Amino acid sequence: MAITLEEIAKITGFSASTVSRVLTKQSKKYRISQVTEKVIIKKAKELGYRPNDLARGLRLKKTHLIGLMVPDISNPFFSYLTHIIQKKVYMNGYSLIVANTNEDINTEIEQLEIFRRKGIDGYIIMPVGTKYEHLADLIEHNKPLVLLDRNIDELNVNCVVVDNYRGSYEAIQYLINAGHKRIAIIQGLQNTYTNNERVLGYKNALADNGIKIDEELIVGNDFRRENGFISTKMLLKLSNPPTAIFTFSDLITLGTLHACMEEKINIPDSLSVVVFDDIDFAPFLVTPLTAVRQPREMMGEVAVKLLIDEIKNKSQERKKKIILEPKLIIRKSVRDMILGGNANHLNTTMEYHYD
Amino acid sequence: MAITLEEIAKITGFSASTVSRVLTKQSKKYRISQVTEKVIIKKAKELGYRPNDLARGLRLKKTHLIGLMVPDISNPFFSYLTHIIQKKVYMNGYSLIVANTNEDINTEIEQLEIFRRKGIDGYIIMPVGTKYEHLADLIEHNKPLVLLDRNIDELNVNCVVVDNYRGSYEAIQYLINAGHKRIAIIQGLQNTYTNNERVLGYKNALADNGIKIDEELIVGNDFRRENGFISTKMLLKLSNPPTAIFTFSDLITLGTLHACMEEKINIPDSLSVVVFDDIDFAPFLVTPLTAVRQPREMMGEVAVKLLIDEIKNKSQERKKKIILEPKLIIRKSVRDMILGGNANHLNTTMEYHYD
DNA sequence: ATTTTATGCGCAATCGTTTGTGCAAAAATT
DNA sequence: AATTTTTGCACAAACGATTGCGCATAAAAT
Repeated sequence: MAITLEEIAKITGFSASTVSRVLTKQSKKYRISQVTEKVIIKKAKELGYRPNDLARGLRLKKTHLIGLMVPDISNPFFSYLTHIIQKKVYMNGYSLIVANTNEDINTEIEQLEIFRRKGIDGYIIMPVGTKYEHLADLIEHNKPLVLLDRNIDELNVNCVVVDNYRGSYEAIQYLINAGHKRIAIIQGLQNTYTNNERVLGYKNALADNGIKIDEELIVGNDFRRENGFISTKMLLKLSNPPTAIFTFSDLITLGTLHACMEEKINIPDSLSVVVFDDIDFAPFLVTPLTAVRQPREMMGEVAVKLLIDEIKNKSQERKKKIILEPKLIIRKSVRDMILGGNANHLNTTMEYHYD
Repeated sequence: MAITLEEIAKITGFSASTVSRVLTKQSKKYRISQVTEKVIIKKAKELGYRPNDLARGLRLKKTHLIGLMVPDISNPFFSYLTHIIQKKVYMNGYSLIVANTNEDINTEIEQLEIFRRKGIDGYIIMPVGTKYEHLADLIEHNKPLVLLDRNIDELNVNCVVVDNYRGSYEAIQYLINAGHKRIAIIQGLQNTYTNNERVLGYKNALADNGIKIDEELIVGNDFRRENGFISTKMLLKLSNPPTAIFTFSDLITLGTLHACMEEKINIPDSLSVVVFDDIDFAPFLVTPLTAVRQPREMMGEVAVKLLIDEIKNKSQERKKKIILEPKLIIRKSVRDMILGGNANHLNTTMEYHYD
């Protein structure tokens, strides 16, 4: 159907190899005369020649395809990352294949299998959990790979994450400084890297401040909206409910807000809220939310850079672990339990920021 | 590197063709004995054979790749569509390549060119504008294509859009019913299908109600946040400012809210706002926004279904144009200029909805 | 016992590129 | 005029899979 090298060869009277060399700009290297070059280029344009990347990929073992695996593209945080990655990848001459694992390890494995059949040049993966044989196999076969947002310690691999532990710790510290003692968290999917780090940050912050950990206040099981909704309702119904909630994703936050609205809970008067992941709309909400903001564009950009480097540099002595810092954005969703009123005058040890 | 048919053939003592036939489940058709079948399958599993889709695609002229072109993935509306499409495409055994055109026609053309080299089986495109030679060429070459969100009338092509004209018309009618006469719109990118339809709905609604069109109140030039911000500021500074603003995208809305906050404009007391595209956070904003909601999942699902049908059915006598209906979600961002107070008791001719 | 039919599988071409090697003819050198 | 060098290009193999055709051998039919 489409026009091939062979056809151009027939028409111009040269061989396919000559046509190929001309069109891949290797005329000098292979001593093709300028006249021939002109003729071939002209004809190729005229016929609208378009190289077949399948054939090329087969021969060259390069597809200029990058595979991205994200847990949930409908989550604004991930979709924003996807956006950045798409942009950067394209700027480097690659195209992006995206897969959604839906936070399911089997889907992740299956999708990776499909990716590998396609001869993808490099992978950016935000792994679901802690199972990693499929990833280890990828590494063994020397496929360029960078882990994003979530690391797997056992793997010697390039990765870029944010300091989830610190983000969580500081958020909790901020709440404690505001006089809160009963602080709940609504977790995301357990046994993911991010979740583990955030839980740890929470626990250590409490411990360091001499507050006993109440397992009743640790709820939730995935990063979705419904989880936020249900978990918040449960927390509110506790005999001794929390005075503050720390949510682990923007989608969870949505559910929490929804639940608070239904229960006619005023934030921060009746309940303080701090959220992980800053949302574009956060400043315009009934109560502007105090949030841990992750450096999203930086994450995406660095991940792509690392990957492209690895693709080009095949050597890659040692893998790099990039850890980026989050930022606590203080707005108006935390109540000062000591002085009363809003706690947005309080500071943290973290670089902070108002807007 | 990876294990091939040929290697399995060598090891088992059969030919590559036999191995191929077994592994593609054509043993009966080609009368391969069950013993042979067993042996080959066992060995293939053992060696972790993974077919090379490049070679297969080259031979079969099928890649199981779907190409998606979106104007701006960071826009929640589009990222949600992307999510749905990814899911559906995967359920049908395809993988998704996504390109971001950035609302730039040249990028669209360039990206399409790249897609075509990759032997993609079908395309879902949300075109930037009204230039369509590259799309016409795609159709001429019988490549399965569906246009999404934005149609191009000149093209005989499958498409799924929502009735933007009606969505806009009804939103404006609602504002008029609430007593508004100076109604501004903040447009998106001009000469896109959606924008044209929405502007037309606006103008006709005004005309049908005997309100003169004031060009001063038609502002804006793209779907982004900055546009919303700047355009709102401009509108507010008019000597005779509007009493209501209709924004054309969720990102524009963000900018409008931002501007209103800076200018200390209360919604709806000082300014009524209706927005196109419903936002997850809309109910929780300082003022819950009255919005035209588009049936996003339906759009994505129908688009994929149409495409897969076209891929399978190559015949395709006549193309289908699917028009979905939007819904006006009435919340609290419109003031009743006649009775005062909120206009959320008012009805429209459209199917309406509270939440 | 011969012919026919069925069974089981391999050969080789093909998809569209790229690239190492080699061979004429032209140009330069002696 | 004979030899060497340079110029310009073609041949063919390779990448990994699929598939029409055909060829043995075995089983069935006569």
